[in-house]
Formats: sequence, C-alpha cells, structure tokens
Amino acid sequence: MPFTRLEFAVFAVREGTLQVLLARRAEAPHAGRWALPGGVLRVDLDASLDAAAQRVATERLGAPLPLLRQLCAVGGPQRDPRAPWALSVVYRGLVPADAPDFSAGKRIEALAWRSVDEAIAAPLAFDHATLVDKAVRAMRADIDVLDLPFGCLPEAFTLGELQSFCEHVLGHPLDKSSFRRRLSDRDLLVPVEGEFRVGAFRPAQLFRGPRA
Amino acid sequence: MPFTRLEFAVFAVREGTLQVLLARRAEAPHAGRWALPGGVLRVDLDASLDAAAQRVATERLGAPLPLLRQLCAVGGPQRDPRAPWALSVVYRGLVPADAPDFSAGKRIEALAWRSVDEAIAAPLAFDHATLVDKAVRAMRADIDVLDLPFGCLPEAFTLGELQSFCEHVLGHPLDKSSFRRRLSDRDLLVPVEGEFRVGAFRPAQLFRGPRA
DNA sequence: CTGTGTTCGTTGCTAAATGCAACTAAGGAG
DNA sequence: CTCCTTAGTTGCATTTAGCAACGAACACAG
Repeated sequence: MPFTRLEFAVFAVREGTLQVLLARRAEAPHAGRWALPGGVLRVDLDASLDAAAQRVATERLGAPLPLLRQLCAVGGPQRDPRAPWALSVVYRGLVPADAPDFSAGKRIEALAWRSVDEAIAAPLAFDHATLVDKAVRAMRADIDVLDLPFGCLPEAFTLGELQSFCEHVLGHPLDKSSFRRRLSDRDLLVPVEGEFRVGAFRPAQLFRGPRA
Repeated sequence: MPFTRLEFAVFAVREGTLQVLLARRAEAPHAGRWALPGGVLRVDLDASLDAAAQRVATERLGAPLPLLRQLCAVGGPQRDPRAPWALSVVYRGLVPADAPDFSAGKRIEALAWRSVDEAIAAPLAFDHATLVDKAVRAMRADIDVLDLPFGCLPEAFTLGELQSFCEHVLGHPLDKSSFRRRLSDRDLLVPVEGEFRVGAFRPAQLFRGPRA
C-alpha cells in the first residue's frame, strides 16, 4: 500500500464569509506554502479511515472535528516526492465560528483561516485549490437539499440564525418564507417550547435539530 | 501505504432489472464467495487512481469500463487478512446491456450478473452489500438530476429507450411528458434530423447525447 | 407615555415546475 | 379499412418555490 494521507477541508463562517482552514507547511514538499492540513495514516493506530481522520485532525489541529464527511480520494506517482506513489483521502468538515481555536500541530508552521474565494484563487500546494472548490460544492449541495449541519450552530438556535448561516455557506440569500416552509414540511426542527432568544428586538423561538 | 485495492460496482439493465456484476473469489479471504470484482493498485504501473481503475477493470473483466465514477474509499485493519491494513477505493459504473461479455480474469473463478435486490440481501464478501446499496443510491441521484449515462445507450436512441432505461435504473416509472419537458428545457439532447427508429409501430425520432 | 426602528413570524399572491390524463399521429398486421 | 401499439403533444390540476407585504413584539428615544 502506498503512502497514505488524510487531508481536511475544514470550513467555518467567520467575519461574514465562508472561510477555509489552511496550514503553512513546515516541511518539503511545498515547504512554506499554504495547503490543506492533513497527516499520514498509521496502520498501527487507526481502526478505519474515519478513525484515522479523527486522530490526524486531533493531532494536527488540536481538536477533533465532528461532522467530517469523506469527499474523495486522489493519488498518483508525482503527488508527493517523499514516496514513489502517494494517496490522499480527503475529508470535508464545517465547524462553528466560535469553535475553540485550532492550534498548529506537528509539521505545521501556522494555521490560518482564509476566505474560500481567495483560497481557490491562491496558489495552494498540490491540487488543494481544486479540492477546496469541490468541497464547497459538496457542502452547498447538502444545504440545497436541507441536509443541514446542525452541529455548527448552538444547541438551540433561532430560524434567523439558521438561515443566516446557510446563506453564508451558500453565498447567496434565501427567501425567508420559503426556507421556513421547506423546513416545517420536512419536520426537520423541534421547537423548544417556551424558550426564546431575547435581545434588542422581538424575541425569537428557539429550535433544536432532529433526533435531539 | 497500506495494501490498496480498486473495487467496482458495475451495473447494467438486463432481463428487465438492474443487475450488478459479481465475481466469485478464487482465493482467500472469502474464497468461493461472491464479491465485487477488483484488484490491487500497482505503484509501478498506475499514473493515478482513475488510471489504476481502468487497468484493473481491463485485467479482471476483460474490457475497459467507460463512465467510471469514484464512490468512496473504505479501509481498516480487519478488511483483508493478507495485510495488516487494507484500503479499497470503490468505483461505480454503468454499462450497456449489450456490452461485450466480461470474462473472468486473474483470481476470479466466475463472473455473474445478479439483480441488485438479491445482491444487497445476499451475504456478499466484505462489506460489499453495503457498497452496492450506496452505489445504487448514487446512480439514482444522478438520474434524478438528469445527469444521464448516455454511454449506456446506443450512439443514437429514442426518447422511449432513454426513459425506459432510466426507469429500470430508478426502479420506478417516470411520467412521459414531464421527462421530455425536463430534457428539452435543459437542451440535453440533439435530434438526429431525419433519422428514425423504425419498427412494428410508429417510427421514433432518434437523438444523441450532448457534446456529441 | 408615545412614537420609531428593527427583527420575528405569517399570509396572500405569482410564477414555475411537476404529475396526470387525454388526445392525435403514424405505422404494421390482419 | 379497422385495430393495435407506440410516438409525441396538449391541457389542466397539483405542488413547489419566490416575492412582497403585513401585523406582532420588543427596546429605545424623546
């Protein structure tokens, strides 16, 4: 089996835009350049690909990543000069804006959030710009069919918060009444009876995701 | 890098149902049992995962497989007793019913088509029943959004043939007028002017897929 | 106490997409 | 010529999504 890596396209809505977590590589190849964070599979430690992804995420980013989904696998002989043939299994994830900050782990000089538009246009290492683009499309397709990342929101949230989050990921506004109709038609949310988000204006009903 | 395999969930509409191509394994593990056909990655031969998939398909099945799409990657330590850790990249494909018959290649005792319902219920080797199910869902999702496998039809085909093919893959009937409207709204087909499929009844206009 | 601004939540209407059923057209078989 | 079957279209009902407006609730300013 060739040299196998797990790589992560982790997104968050920060500063009003969709951002992706990038790592500046400490070692060759592409030392000093920005790339998706990742690490190598350890056959002595990992009980599955998904478990390997969690382990590497924890090691390199300082925190586990819930809601990881497999994006694709890519591989070839020129992928990484350290091995004659390298294979990467790429995962995508979405985390809350207020997540505990990640801390750069082994073989990473620095971690930074960058807006996806910049990241796709920037000369990321390897084919990582392509992977970011692919991951964004997959996330947006999920939201289009209301497969929503409830883990990225507070335990209880308002419909306004949910809609705003989706709009930031999608990159375009949604219709309020249509969004709410589609949610309630599918019984995707459970209202937390009697609980409201209070603030400067009219209080808003709080909801939880399904199977909560 | 661990022991890496390419595996194939290849489908065809045969005998009025959606069938999947299975191979009876000649060697351990699971010798004698039915499984998805596949083979190992060769780092000395393969320039990419997709190229590896084509090479293995040709070797094991006696023919290349157009329209292969990556389904997922799975891996773990107990996946294959021949190695301490095994990784499989799974591809899905759809081939014409009249495709040249596949011939069992290395390490395969026999090849057979089996209906997907049976295959999913049958005790296939490894987790292959799960993979078949996942591949079927992915194919159906493609057709739902009119991402159609034109390579599975003759060079030129009638709308009736196309619809019937889709119905067999989906497992349920489609509405004729709606199907045709959706196709023409999206400019997915090009009529072959003046060409008709003649037969026992009214001749039918022939079409080609896009970018043809 | 009263207006004003903002968000929340809902309603009514419009437009688009889809599903259903019927119809006509075209050919072969008898 | 009639009947049968498939091809292709049409009209209409139903569903779905988008758009705009409305009243409700609350904080704040005056």
